[in-house]
This record gives sequence, structure tokens and C-alpha cells, in this order.
Amino acid sequence: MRTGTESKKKPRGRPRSFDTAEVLERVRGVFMEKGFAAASLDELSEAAGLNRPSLYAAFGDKEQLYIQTLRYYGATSVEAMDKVLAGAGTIEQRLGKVYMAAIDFYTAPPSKLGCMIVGTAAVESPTHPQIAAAASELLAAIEKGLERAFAASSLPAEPTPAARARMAGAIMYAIAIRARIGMKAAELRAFANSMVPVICR
Amino acid sequence: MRTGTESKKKPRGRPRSFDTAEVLERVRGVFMEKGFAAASLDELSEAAGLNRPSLYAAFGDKEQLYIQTLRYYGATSVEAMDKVLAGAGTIEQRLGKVYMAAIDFYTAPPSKLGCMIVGTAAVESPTHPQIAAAASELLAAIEKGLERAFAASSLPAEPTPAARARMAGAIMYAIAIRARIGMKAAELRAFANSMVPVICR
DNA sequence: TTAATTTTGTGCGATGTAGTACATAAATAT
DNA sequence: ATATTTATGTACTACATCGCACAAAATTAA
Repeated sequence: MRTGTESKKKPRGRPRSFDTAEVLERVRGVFMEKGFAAASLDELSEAAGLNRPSLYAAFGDKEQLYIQTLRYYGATSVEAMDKVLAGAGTIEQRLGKVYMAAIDFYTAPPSKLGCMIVGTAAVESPTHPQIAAAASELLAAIEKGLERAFAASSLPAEPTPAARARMAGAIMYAIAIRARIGMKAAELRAFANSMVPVICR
Repeated sequence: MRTGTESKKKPRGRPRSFDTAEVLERVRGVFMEKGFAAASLDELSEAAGLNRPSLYAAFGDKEQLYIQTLRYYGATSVEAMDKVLAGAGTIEQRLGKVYMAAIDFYTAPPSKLGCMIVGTAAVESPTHPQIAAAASELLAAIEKGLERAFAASSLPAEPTPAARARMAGAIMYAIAIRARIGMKAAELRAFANSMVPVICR
């Protein structure tokens, strides 16, 4: 209920009744379940806990709200991934942890919604260039993080860290797709575990 | 302009003015560009060349039309893939051909729309179980086709044909996603070519 | 205490959209 | 020829949805 950026300077008028990050997280749930096009502003504002005019004033129209939600989701995801990759253990172990965490998130009950980028942003890309740009940037950030981890590892120089990163990213996207379409977590884990040694060969 | 199944027995009433397969192909263009939710029946019927009541009479509501379009798309895609896989050359060469053909299709101008299953059906899966079921079946069919090809090849028994198929499928889905988000065909080809020997090791 | 400023919330209008009723057209069966 | 059957096309209704106008509320500045 307090403003996210706890800046000392109090703004002039009536204070906001919501926290930006919290709104983005609530709204994300709706976007991830329904996708961008099928999510109505009524559902979004209800989930956010504010009414439409407030949503508009704070985030702009539906596309801008979606993009901010996507960026927030992407940034926190990349952050979480980088943290695991920077942790202890061999690169195989850390990559495995990344996949397990992703699978837990992608298949979390009640409904298995996969990844917001792969599962919802991709559809809108041909008709919404700004969404395509944001999605593209986020996938690039994911692969950059993976590439750094491979570069810092003691794996053979071939395949290159960049090639390994593209491969590891591809496996992640495939997991997200299959999760959203309904594949069970156990199967996804088996698949991911079988791929880790191939990527880290 | 003639009925797709050229059955001898002429039906009773006024003949249809359209060909089912042709309508599904035209409608597919709209669904692939906009996705299921954002495609309006006005756009769909205009693309199909019939008006809404005729669409409803022939295919049911939007979801049924989408599912029939998806199944038609999936069946022709699997058929085309199986044909390439059954052709001449080593398994590496044939898998490479499959990827190149897919990339050509996924990145075809004017807009690069990727794969209908991965790019549009996945979004609707949580809210439309029938779409999820159809998508799941089609992905399974793709991987079954790949598995058969690996099983018939002279590759080492490990990894198993099923494991290779899951991997090859994952690479295909990743290509489709990246194509829809805007990655250039040349990059996709380089990625696919780098993955073929890994899958066929 | 009053003015200024920003957010909130109710409510409205314009538009788009899904789905259908009904009359018309085009074919076959008798 | 006439009846029957199926498809077509216009027009309509009901409903959802987006985006905004406007008044009330809550805070700071003076």
C-alpha cells in the first residue's frame, strides 16, 4: 500500500493508493492466463485493485501496461537466473538449477502458464512492434546471462559460449511452450536433465 | 471453387460456393497474424470470402473454426516433414532439410509469423482446453515423426530416438518463437545448422 | 484556513463484435 | 413443373469493451 520507490520528497497531490510493483505482479497473472488480446481492462483493473481511469493515468493504455508488465517480469526473471548462475557448483549443476526453478514456476498450480515472453508476447509480435522489441530484448538478456556463465566456466572452447547459450535458451523456450500446452512437470524435468549434459559437453 | 472431397454423390440442396481446404488456408493467414483472440469474425469471413452465417454453418463458432484450421495446418506440416524425413540422404542431411524448410516458411514475407501451434495455439491453451488438446496432439505427432526417422537411422542407440526427437522438436519450437519475434532467417539457419550435428551425434 | 495539485471512482458514449433470424437463391428429387 | 433441401446474404439484436469526462477526495503549499 505504499509507493514502491520510497523517495523522501513527497509529491504534491493526493497520494497513490497502490504500489507499482504489486500492481504489475497482479496484472501479470491476468496477462499470463489470457494473453494480451483476451485480457480485458475490466479484468485487469479488478485484479490490480484499481479502476480503469487510475490504470490509464498510471500506466497508459493496455499495450503500455502490458509492456511494463512484460519488462518487469523479464527483469526479475533474468535477475533470478543470473543469481542462480552466479552461485556455487559446476556449470552443469547451476544450469540444472535454472531449469528446475523455471519448471517449478512454469508449472505452478492452479494452471500451468509457462513463460510470459514465449507464451504471450510472441503472439502479439507481428501486430505490436513495441511488444516484439521488448520480447526480443528480454530473450537476448536471457541468452547474454547464459553466455556469461558459459564463458566463465571451464568447458571446452568449442562450442562457443554464445552457441551454448543459444542452445540452452532454446531448451528453456521449449520447456515453457510444453508447460503451457499441458506437459507434466516430471516429464519436463526429465527432458531438462537429459539436455544439461548435452549443452555442457 | 469446387468442393474439396470430389465425392460422386451430389448432395441435395444448393451447392457450396467454396472449397473447405481453401477457406482453411485463407483463414489460417488471419489466425497466424493476429492470433486466435484478436482475430475478428469480420476479418476471418472477409479473408475466407464468405459471410459470417456461412462460416458458422460450415465450421461452427470461432473456436471450432480455429481448431479445424489448426488441425489442417498441423496435418499438412507433419505430412511435409515426414516426406522430407523419408527422402534420400543421411539423417543429418534430412533433419537439416526439415529445419531449412521450416525456417523458409516461418520467415516468409511479408511478416514472419512462425508456427501456428507454438505461436498462437499456446497462448489460448490455458483458457481453451480443446485448443490445448489439439496443440498437444500435433506436437506429439511431430515428435513421433522425428522419432521414427531417428529409429530408422544408423545413429548410436544412445541417446534414444525418443530423446533425440524431443531435442529436435525443442529446436524447432525455439526457431518458431524466434522467427515470430523477429530474428532474421540467416541467424536461424546458422543456429539450426549448428544444432543438427549435436542432435545426430 | 484557503488554494493548488494529484488521485480516485462513478458513469457515460462510441465502437466493435458475436451470434442469429429471415428472406432469397440454387440445386436435386418426384 | 413443383416440392424439398441446402447455401447465401442482408440486417438486426444484444452485449462487451475501450477510453474518457467530470465531480469528489486527499494531500501539500501558502
